[in-house]
Amino acid sequence: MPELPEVQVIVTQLRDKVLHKKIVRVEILRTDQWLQNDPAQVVKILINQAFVDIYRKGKYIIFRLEDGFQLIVHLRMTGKFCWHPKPTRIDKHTRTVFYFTDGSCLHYHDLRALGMLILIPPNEEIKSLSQLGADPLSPQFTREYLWQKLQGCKLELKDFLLDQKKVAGVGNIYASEILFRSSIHPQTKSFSLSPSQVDRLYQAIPQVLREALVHSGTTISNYRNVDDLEGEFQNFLQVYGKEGQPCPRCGQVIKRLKQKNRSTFFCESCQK
DNA sequence: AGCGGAACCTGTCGGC
DNA sequence: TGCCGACAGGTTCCGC
Repeated sequence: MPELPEVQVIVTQLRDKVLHKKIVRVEILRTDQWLQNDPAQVVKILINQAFVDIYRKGKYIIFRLEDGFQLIVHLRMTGKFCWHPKPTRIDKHTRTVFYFTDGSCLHYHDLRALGMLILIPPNEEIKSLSQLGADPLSPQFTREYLWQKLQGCKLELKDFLLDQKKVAGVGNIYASEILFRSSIHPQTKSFSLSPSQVDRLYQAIPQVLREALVHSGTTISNYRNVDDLEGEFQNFLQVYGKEGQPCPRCGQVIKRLKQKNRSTFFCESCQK
């Protein structure tokens, strides 16, 4: 479900809603998404603590606790957080609820249950987080960095963009949008980009993500923010989900292809 | 080392 | 109406 802009929206709201509020109760309704063996241990660690920092790395959300423990959450396809000022009925797909001393609560909701929650001790990291590439909205993401990652990479460019070890935070929707904006064919081999293509790609990645962020992310079906509101960027998509419709730039029909079993949308005449 | 494809889950939609 | 396959914003695992 959520890619970098959506996760950023969620993190910003979570900071506003739950930062520094003491947790009084945790209700785990479905245990298998917690990677710990023992959910009772999870509850024991969380109770009587507050989140002292909440931030994002790629699509991961990290909640830092007072004692240094970290709650790492990945929403995968359908995970979402929903905040309520008062206790609210538990939905069929509500997986875990955090209750705070001010009477508010935070529901972790996940229809497909592919999301992941893990509590890790102070100063530990998980492998997938430590392997993450540069965040495109951070100063680490330079043209030189991107060029280095593209060198020697045999992946088709669409698959390069989805590889979180290369660039952290791009997902299937924004990959198509970024390639369209860059005017590059999705099946171009990463290592073979010309200098001007690298320039265009380097510009397009943060531009597309920032614009999506300004419009509160993209809601195709499931995505909602912490207040259960939809994003608006679906109204500004140029190619994603537009198979058979005219290209906004040249009018040719938008095509769809499968790469690594996932759909890519593009314009054959604009993207060479 | 790195690749493609299946697996993980649940729901929706379109075709027959 | 019912069944079946395809597909969904993501990552990880497995076998080559």
